[in-house]
Amino acid sequence: MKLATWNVNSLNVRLQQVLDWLAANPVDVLCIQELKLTDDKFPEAAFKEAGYHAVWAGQKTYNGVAIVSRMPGTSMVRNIPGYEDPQQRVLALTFPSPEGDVRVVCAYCPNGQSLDSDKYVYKLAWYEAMHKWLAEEIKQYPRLAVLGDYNIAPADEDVHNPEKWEGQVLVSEPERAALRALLDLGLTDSFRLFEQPEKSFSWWDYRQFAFRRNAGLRIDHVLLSAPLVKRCVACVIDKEPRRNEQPSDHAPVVATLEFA
DNA sequence: ATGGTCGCCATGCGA
Repeated sequence: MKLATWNVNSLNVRLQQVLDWLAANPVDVLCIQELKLTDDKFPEAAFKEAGYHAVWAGQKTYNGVAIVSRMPGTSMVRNIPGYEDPQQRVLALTFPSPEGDVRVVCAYCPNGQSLDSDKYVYKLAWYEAMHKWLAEEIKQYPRLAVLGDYNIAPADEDVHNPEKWEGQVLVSEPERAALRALLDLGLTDSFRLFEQPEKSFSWWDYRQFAFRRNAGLRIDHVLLSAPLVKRCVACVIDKEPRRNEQPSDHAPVVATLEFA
């Protein structure tokens, strides 16, 4: 079972790239962030034609998430239950596996903008709500996978230039603590289960030839609960789509699970 | 020190 996450930065612009990527990388589940389109504009037919089911939570201009999958999922949840938020950032679905249900959460975590911004306050409050909800989810679903754009680089090794970035948004200690709190629920950053190339990143700014210089951050993650960690045999960042014409600023991250 | 690129949509704003 292959699970992937990709912030596409507008599905309108990136639809063909997503379809091409799925054709070359036939994953079972793809979590998409930053649709930047309303529900009525979601290209369901294109995914259906490619052999994928889809659920989505869209919004005008900003945010928006979708889960695209080979098999239809069940028990869909849209938004963090009990957390009032007009911003569409969360979708959850359950998929069958040989060992029982796998719960997949697709998350587009807030960016935060800067440490002195209201959006930073919102980011930390959002993470707290996420923490509270995931504490319940993992109880209900022992096989839990939380994929998405976390907008947090967990450690300095996930930052191309830690000295320059120190204390900035996306790497600040309160943000890292918020991410660690999710891990403390019993989730693992699957990327670090395996030996990885040095300077592995999942996002590169569009400016200043950041991708060419590999001036990036690793902010897109696949978190797995313990029963799924046992079945995880790989987690890779696919930099290939970042080389496309008109690329997303993020690369997909793919985790491979092998059930007994 | 400042702004640099995208995508939204038509202007600045968010990332």
